[in-house]
Amino acid sequence: MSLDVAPVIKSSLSKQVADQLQEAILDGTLKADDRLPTEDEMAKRFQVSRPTIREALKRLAAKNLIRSRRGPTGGTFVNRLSASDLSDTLSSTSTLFVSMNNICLEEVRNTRLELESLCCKQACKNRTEEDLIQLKEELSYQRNPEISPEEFCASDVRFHRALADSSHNRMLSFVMYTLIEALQPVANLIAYRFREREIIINQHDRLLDAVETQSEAQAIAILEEQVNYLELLHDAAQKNHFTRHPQQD
Amino acid sequence: MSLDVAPVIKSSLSKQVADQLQEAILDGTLKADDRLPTEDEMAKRFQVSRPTIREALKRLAAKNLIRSRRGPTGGTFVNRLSASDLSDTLSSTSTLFVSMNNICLEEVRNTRLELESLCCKQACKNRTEEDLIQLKEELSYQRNPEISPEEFCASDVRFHRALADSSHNRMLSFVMYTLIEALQPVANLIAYRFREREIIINQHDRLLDAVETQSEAQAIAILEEQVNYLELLHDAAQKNHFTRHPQQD
DNA sequence: ATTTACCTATTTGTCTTACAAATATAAATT
DNA sequence: AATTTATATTTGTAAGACAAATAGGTAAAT
Repeated sequence: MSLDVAPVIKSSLSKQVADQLQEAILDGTLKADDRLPTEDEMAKRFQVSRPTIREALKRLAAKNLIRSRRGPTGGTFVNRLSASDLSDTLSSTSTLFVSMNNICLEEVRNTRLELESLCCKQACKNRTEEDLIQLKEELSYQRNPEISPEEFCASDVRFHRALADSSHNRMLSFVMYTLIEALQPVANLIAYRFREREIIINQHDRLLDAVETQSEAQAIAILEEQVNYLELLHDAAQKNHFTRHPQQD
Repeated sequence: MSLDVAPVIKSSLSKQVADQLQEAILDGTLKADDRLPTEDEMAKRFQVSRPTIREALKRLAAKNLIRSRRGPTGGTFVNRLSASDLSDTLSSTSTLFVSMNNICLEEVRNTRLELESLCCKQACKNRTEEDLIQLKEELSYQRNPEISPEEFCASDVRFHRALADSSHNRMLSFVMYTLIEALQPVANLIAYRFREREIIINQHDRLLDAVETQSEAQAIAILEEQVNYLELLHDAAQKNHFTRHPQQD
């Protein structure tokens, strides 16, 4: 006889629990800042052991979906996720993508230029005073020659993020964040010397001005200039690298 | 006296372990398909208990960075992540982003139209014969009226993905995948009736033709038409929904 | 009366031990 | 020789215990 066997449970218990909880979060059953039952309680409800529940919770924690605190008023809570909260996940994903698929930088640069142009166009239309203040603040921070290369890089990221946010299209910002992160390892390769910083800052300055005066074409031209400049720097760094470390294998 | 207190260990052990392992994967110390030590072995090395190691591994598993198999030749392995694997995690991130930040569909549609236009432009330049074959195959599959709405939706996704891939800019494809997925929940809302399918298919048909004959402007016009049509369908579905379920709170 | 110190209860974090389930390898049986 | 059966290894799950953080209440001290 051919009995239809019940489709055996394939995935592990902790995964099933995690999926159920994630589903509840996604469809709104569990809202932001809601408190989940205690681990013991959930263990009873799901009919599994506490370690299993904990493994499930760690899966969600890895995605930043939940946070935990100890103590009587503690527990596990649903996170409200902003774009920048998600950017951790984003950046590691896009970094992985670039490194594991041997994406040539040309493609990344090309895509970033196109997307950032889009951001600029919309930013010229929609930027508010707050956006301009944000951009100016970051720019003045960059002008301080005391800050370390790492701090300069971080500020550079924040500047471009602020530029993306000025488009007031959050979906566009979101994908732009991905691109910014994907190029970051490259930016870090370049040890910013003082001269280079000045050039970058000057470009930012003119970019800000273009956005402020709502001159789309000018903004895009500057973006192009900056991307080309970064390409130059990167090529030079590569060449230098090869000169100082002759191929060993 | 102002003693600099040693920065107390903030994060949990399992998080620290997870971070160390992730770091090793990201910087290439652990390559794709490498096998990690057994859980017992790692517990000894990290000087923590096995459950702690397991919680750490579940964090990485949630990000699809590793896979596990039982048995003597089993163990935990580093995943080789393909573009579509990564865009899975990326798209779930972006779905989260959209649902938790009340992103209005207008923004998503606008962004998708802009990005897909970009894809089309580059596709018109770079598409190969293989790309065209792929697109035609998907199109002929959609023409079969027997397939279920779900299958039609899935085919629609594949068609647009193939279109993105035709740009031969993998970075652009990657972010485009995100956008396609972000709109999918909307597409699923729309119960494709036969008449609607015909219209969609007709649009796909003309889109394919435009890419084949490398007419950028025409391709973009059709994209615009399709996005507008989807908006229409969605609005109608919304209205219908409200009519049948009068507001309850 | 107000502050301080301590105690207690609650909840997550971690450890220990044990057993179950899957699975490849080797041995034994037909 | 082919098939079946042990067997060892490794992840998956369970149970119980204790540690650590933390809020709230209580008692003592000023």
